[in-house]
Formats: sequence, structure tokens, C-alpha cells
Amino acid sequence: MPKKPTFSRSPCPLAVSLDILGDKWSLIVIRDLFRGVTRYNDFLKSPEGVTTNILAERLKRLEAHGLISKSAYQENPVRYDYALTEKGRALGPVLREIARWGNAHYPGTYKPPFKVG
Amino acid sequence: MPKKPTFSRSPCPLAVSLDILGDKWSLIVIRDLFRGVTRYNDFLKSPEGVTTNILAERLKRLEAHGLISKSAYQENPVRYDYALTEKGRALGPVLREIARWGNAHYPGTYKPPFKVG
DNA sequence: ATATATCACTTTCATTTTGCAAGTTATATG
DNA sequence: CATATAACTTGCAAAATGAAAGTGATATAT
Repeated sequence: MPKKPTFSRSPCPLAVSLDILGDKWSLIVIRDLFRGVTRYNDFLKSPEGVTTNILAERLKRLEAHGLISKSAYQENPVRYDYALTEKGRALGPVLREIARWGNAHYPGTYKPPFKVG
Repeated sequence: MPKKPTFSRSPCPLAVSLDILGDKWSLIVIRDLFRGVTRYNDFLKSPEGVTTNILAERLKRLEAHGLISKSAYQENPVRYDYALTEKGRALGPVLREIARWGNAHYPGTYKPPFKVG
């Protein structure tokens, strides 16, 4: 029988989404993937300055939740490219609206130069 | 002279917004305000079960950032109603897109029965 | 009058998460 | 051989969170 989804806090779509995305780094990683970043070291170069342990943990979490996937781009040693899944790409409108709100209320923030969604 | 805005992490509108909203509770409080909740005890009744210390701290933070305001609805002892400011109401589209994403990817989450934005 | 209840918090303390720095493994380059 | 690069992991201190109890003012019930 199909497993019934269990909701950590409530069946509210906002609460369920925040359980996955509600922190200061997950959406920054998603943003970078939209920008075209695919490799560990390049995520580290973003101006927000995520630390190595947090980045590694977030990449694992986002993969576990099906928002991103990784594929080896070389063997010996094996190294990975990260990419958005459909589910991750579907966050485009969320990023767009958050950025729009930030632009409207925090003068000096830049307009995203990349297409999101 | 006008104070130049200082950005904690970067001038990215997403990063700046996440510095304010990037946690598991702030947007839940904003959602409840959209639903019509205005008082401390009623926020506590939401199914996510925010604790008293976290709720009090978030209400202060959101007020400090200008997303909500409070007004006394009685004296002796003075008690407050909380309300969204324009800046807070402007988060409607953000809530809507997050809820839409949650609905699309987590079957069983309910469709928000209240108008947002 | 005394006891219980409600509202809006605050305080305490244990657990969890974060941030910072350094270390690791495998290969490539000078 | 020494340094560099990529992708992490580990250790530890500091900050944030969660659970529970306490506080102060007033209202209501017995």
C-alpha cells in the first residue's frame, strides 16, 4: 500500500515547504544552480560565503528531498556536477517573488541578472 | 546624509530577504496574519505549535524589520493586536508561490482557504 | 474571600544547528 | 618534492531552538 505522507508540523503547504527550505542557505544554493553553478567549489565562491560543512550538508539534504541531483563528471577521484531536478526548477517563481520583494523593500539590492524559472 | 544600507551577506535581494525571513517560523506568523490572526494566544493555537519564547521573539523581530505593527486593544494590562504593514502584506505573492510549490509537490497538503496578497 | 482561569509574555536549561578553522584524500602541476 | 585543486570531513565554540515552568495583571467561579 502507498505510504501516506507524514507532515512534520502540519499539512499546510507553506509549513511543509519551510521544513525543507526554511533556513538561510538552501535557497541560496538553489539560486546558484539557477545561475549556472554546478560544482562544490563554485558554490563556495558566492559572495554570501557559505562554509564547507554547511554546503556539503545542504547539498545532501536537497538531494535527499529530490530538489537537486548529482552526476559524476570524472572518475579517480569521482567528482560531481549538481543540477536542479524538475522539482527544484519549479522553485523559480518562489525565487522570483522573494527577489522582487527584496528589490522593492531594500534599495541597493541588485536586480537578478539571470533568468529564474 | 542618508544612511547607506549595509547588507549582512551580500546585496542579493534573495540573500537580504532570507536574512529576515529565512527560518521555519517567520513566514508561518505572516501566514497567520493573512488568515486574520491578530493576537498572541491565537498564533499559539496554529497547528504547527510554535512555542511561546519563539513566537515572542519573532513578533519583535518582524516588528523591528517593519513587516508587522502592534496596537493596544486594551489598557490595564495593555495588550496588543498585531497587523501586517504594507511591507508585510507585500509578501502575499511569496506566500502564494511557496504554497503553490508545496501543493504541487506534496500531495495531501491543503489548498490555502484564505486569500493571500 | 479564595481558587482557578486567561492573556501575554519571560526565564531557565538542555538539545540542536551554525560558523570557523583545520584536516583528509586523490590527483595534477611546477 | 612541494604546492595546488577539488570535494569533502572533523572538532569545537557560539548561537538558535524547543520544552517547560514561572510571572503579573485582571476576570470569573465557588
